Amino acid sequence: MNRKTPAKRARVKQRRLSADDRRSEFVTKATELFAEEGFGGGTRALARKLGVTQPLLYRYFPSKDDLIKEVYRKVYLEPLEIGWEKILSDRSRPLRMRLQEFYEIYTDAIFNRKWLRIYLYSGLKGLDINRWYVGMVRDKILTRILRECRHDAGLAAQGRPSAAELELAWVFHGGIFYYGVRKYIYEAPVLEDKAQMISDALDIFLAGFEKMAEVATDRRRAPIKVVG
Amino acid sequence: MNRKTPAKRARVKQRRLSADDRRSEFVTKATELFAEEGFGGGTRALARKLGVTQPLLYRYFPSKDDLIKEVYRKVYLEPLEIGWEKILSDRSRPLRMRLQEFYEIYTDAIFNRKWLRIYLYSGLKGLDINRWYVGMVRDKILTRILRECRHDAGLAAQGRPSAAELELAWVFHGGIFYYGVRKYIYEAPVLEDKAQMISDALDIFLAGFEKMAEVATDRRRAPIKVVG
DNA sequence: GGCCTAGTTTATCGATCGATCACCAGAGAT
DNA sequence: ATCTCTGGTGATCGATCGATAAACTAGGCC
Repeated sequence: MNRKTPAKRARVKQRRLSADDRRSEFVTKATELFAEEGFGGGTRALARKLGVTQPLLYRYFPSKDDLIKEVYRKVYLEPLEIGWEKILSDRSRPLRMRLQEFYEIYTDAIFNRKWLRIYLYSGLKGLDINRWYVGMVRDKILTRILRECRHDAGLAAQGRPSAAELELAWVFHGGIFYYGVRKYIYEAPVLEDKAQMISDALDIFLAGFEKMAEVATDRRRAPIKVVG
Repeated sequence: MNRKTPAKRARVKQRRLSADDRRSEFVTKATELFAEEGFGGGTRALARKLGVTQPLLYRYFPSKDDLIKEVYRKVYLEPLEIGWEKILSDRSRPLRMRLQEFYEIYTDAIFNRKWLRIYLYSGLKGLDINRWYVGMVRDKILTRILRECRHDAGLAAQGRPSAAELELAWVFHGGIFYYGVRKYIYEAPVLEDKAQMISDALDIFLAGFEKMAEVATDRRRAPIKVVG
């Protein structure tokens, strides 16, 4: 048994790709695999998705961990190409409209099964890249939103938002983010009209912020704390 | 080499526990292990945490999956013993106070590393118990909150909340939930005063809801949609 | 004391994991 | 047609996984 050459199981015909193509194909399919299975997904399952054998992976990546890092880079950096700051800071348009547009675009980029699952898996691993992303959201998005809100409400500008204000923005942002989690991770029924969800959430947030701004103004720059 | 009996590595002295104690010890330590490592955590690592050998696990659980199910049951059901409905529905107290108290108690129960991590891991696995929990939050918490808010705002009661209203409550709830994720999963700096965070989030939510209620009342029971 | 039961360990199996090696084969250059 | 470079395969290693069977032992009972 087990003769030398003949009767090798019907090989589908070896198709060759350029090194670059093969490499990026590995990353793409690895993203899909790890999104579903977590980073415990096997290298053999990955190779099967490409229609190649498992050792081929190690022609392109020194180890599985290096492949994973590449997946991180692609997933985290890919949706960041858009000019967010410009949308949020363009004061020639009403704040309400800017926020609506920003969150529609932002959620278009990250609300999909692949992105959200990779993001949560990497968050659970507690990696630096996740901390970096959270810091990016805080500095590039929430801080900017708060600055625009304060300007819109006639409040004085401030270097950095207070911790309480920032927390407020986080709760708002997290609420929208959680919509994606419910839809694509939990696969729970959600309000299908995403733009409507964003619009409603903005109504709540802006109405609440304005009210707090009034109180703060009345009190001549008292802290925004509103005790219940 | 490898003689028969002698020189067996210093056994710490076999300590025997009752079946019940050992079993619950397995579940407790498994919860800790799986919270950190995910459900891919090994049975040998688990045994090491108990100071026993790995096959002992199979005296108490037919398979690792059965142990995992037990962990689910414990984690999901344990924090549900409290009388939530009563707190939310006791109309002799101001709504604001009820909501504040409820969310303080609720987050006391689930805002810890163990619970949140197990919850997210199980959510990523897409298990039925996760769907059940999400449905429970919707029916037992959010629906009730909305009912009380409508009553408080002088709006007519309705059998079930509209999809848009429910979404609103979800965004609010998810925002608070995400505070726990940021703190205990991402380990990001957050506003340390949790009660303050809840209070601020409630200010925003209630102010927004009231404003929408006014609009809805003005329009004589028009849909709550408020277009921006 | 001796015994018996039940909690625990030792040894081990088969599957699967990431990783390495030698070798094969397709396509452009000569 | 042959050479050569390189994308790709087959075989396999050691570690680790969940799980099983048999042997051992602690501790209550007579």
